[in-house]
Amino acid sequence: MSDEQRGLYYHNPFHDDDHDRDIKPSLIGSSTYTEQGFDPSSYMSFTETLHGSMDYNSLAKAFGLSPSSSEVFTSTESSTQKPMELGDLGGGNNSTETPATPNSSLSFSSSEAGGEDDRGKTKKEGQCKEPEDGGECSDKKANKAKKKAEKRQREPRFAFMTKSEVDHLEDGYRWRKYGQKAVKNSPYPRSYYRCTTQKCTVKKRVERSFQDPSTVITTYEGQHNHPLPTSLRGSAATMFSHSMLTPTPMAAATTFPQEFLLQMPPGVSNQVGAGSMFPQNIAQNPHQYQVPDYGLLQDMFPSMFFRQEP
DNA sequence: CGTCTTTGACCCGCGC
DNA sequence: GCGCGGGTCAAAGACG
Repeated sequence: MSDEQRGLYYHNPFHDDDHDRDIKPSLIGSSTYTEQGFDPSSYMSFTETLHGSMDYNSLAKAFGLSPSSSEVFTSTESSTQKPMELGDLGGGNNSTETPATPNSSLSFSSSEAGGEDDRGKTKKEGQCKEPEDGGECSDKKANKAKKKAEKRQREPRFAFMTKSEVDHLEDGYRWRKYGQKAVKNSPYPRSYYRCTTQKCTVKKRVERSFQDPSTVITTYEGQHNHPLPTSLRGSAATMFSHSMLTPTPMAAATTFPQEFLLQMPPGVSNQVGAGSMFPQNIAQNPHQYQVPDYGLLQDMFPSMFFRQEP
């Protein structure tokens, strides 16, 4: 890891020094976008990208969703669909496990129009710890039906796998851990983080693949509605921007794709939520992507992309 | 003192 | 209806 990169990590207010070692946040095998070739000039600056109008194609391109990168993937899931189990991403399922190639470090896998936010909200209201005034949470029931109707409105979700010894990877934002749960069939717990910025409802879950303990599975949910924290901009954002402009695809991929992901603009999210764009393209035209390791994708995509209900 | 993590309890959805 | 698992809350403690 370069000094520059290390410097970035050291900006993380949460990390202790131990956590700064051995992060390898590179995209797994990502390289070029064979259809058009890698085009650094097509990359927006990091910040622009994060808040801007980049479409999904650009996103895919920027991430080197390339034929040669079968380990880099994304997916859509319908809003009514059951959330994808992270285990499917490589934790508990051989057929979908991302092969951790020696150089591979990261892949991303899922987006979902989801509503666990609503659920949390619902929960808070539903908890009604003190039914004082005999109100017995009077609005509780009334809200229930309403919530039920809203329930399926989920935040877009994006998961990816990172080869790292660090569970909580620095991505430029400030996160507060609000929970940790043991994961069934896994010795590693899952941690829940929320963006600490006010009014930002972005959450992320971090867990380690028990099949490949060196792989961290991070799931982002929602979109940041604010810029990068100032104190971190000069590091994460700038660096990412730099690397994204590098003519070397792999160099571009060696920084923080997750940062990139978690900032997917609303348009992208909508598209993803609608089950359009990239995944469909692949579904309809797999060969267009000239995936050499298509067998792997076949293993992955069906579970990652196409588990949508009609 | 403010911020963050830890952790047990709780709620909810889902499958049986 | 019950139990299980996932997700969240919130009090308590740690830390700088």
